[in-house]
Amino acid sequence: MMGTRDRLLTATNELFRRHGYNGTSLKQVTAAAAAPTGSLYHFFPGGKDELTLAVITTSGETYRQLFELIADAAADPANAVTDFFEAAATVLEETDYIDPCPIGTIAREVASTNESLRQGTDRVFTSWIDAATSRFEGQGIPRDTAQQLATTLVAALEGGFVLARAKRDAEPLRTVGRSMRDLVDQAMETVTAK
Amino acid sequence: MMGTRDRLLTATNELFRRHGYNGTSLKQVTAAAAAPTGSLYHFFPGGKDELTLAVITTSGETYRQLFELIADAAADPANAVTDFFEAAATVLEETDYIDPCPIGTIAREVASTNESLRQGTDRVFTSWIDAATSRFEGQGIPRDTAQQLATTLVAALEGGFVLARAKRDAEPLRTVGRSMRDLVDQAMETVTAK
DNA sequence: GCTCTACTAGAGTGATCGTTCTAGTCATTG
DNA sequence: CAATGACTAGAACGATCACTCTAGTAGAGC
Repeated sequence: MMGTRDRLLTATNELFRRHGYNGTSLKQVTAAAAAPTGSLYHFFPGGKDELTLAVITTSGETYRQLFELIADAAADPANAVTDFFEAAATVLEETDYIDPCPIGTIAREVASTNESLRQGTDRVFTSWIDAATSRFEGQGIPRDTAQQLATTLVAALEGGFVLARAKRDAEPLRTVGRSMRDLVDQAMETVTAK
Repeated sequence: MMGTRDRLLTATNELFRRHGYNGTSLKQVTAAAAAPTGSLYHFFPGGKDELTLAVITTSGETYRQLFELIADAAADPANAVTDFFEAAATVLEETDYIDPCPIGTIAREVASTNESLRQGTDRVFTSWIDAATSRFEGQGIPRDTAQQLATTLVAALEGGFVLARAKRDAEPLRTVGRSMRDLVDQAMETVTAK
């Protein structure tokens, strides 16, 4: 069985994906994790803020690793992109349209009210954009173009989650993925043309 | 002076843009609108849900009109897109990075917990996508391509809000706007080539 | 000038929020 | 075996939540 700290983390992650940051109470968290309140404040003395920051950081890192994994497995950058959006769409369908990513929701909820959490979400997005930028640069795409592409990719992914969840249909995510492939193809053309 | 109903609507809209749906209390709303609780329930007997749905619907319509306005004023579809993202970026900077759009946040907060609000957000996104699709079709872009482009545009916009607010910097929004212009140019090329 | 409806006004409801606190269990270490 | 630190356990706190309720004001229509 998972340790109490990990149970708290995964329970919070899932609750955030369903109800967001403000919509999730610590009572729900302790109930879902089968942990007493005392344990929560033992592992996260800073309370909800510290717990949330831990969820943002760890799940941000998990997604970055997942991205690298998919990128490694793909035949080329364009396929990596489609694969990633396809994977996200499948997760969405298989989980009754729970948000695949808690971070985007939290980011918008706390950006104006909680500076440390805002910075936490920013660090995660930046790490994703940096990871994707490196990949594209490795394919010969110039730094500027690679960065623009990576930023757009992350934005389109987060935006795709919004649309797909509102629609209760993963189609927008796949549609957006197709556009992202077009964008990557376009960028790769200028490289191979050299 | 604005009527009480309108004051409630605009106050709620702004509070949602700062703190989201679950982060906004009705006490904050009545205080900001300088309206008593009784008036809130007089105009919105359904309480917070009905008020929220009204905010979603009215501000969704406002944004659709704004899009049409900018599209009308622009020289061509590509410029319309850049203008729209530029306008969003400017609003963000001038409002201390308050969310330009309350709907995306609400959509993710309530998608799994409030069916009528989820449908409300879906209707708004669909109306935006339909409006953009019509524009692109009017330029000779085939329906399928136009729909894909419009969906990607809305997703990229919402995702751009997430990144820009997390970063407290409008740059990601402008960067994403540039990619969207590339995408529109790409689609227009196949049209004029005919 | 009376009546009726629209609206204002805010105190009060029970429920739930994040957090604190005290008490206790249990394995490890001297 | 005594003692220490890590962790469990949940009752209790004041604050705040969405919402209800009663009372009162004001303007329109007759």
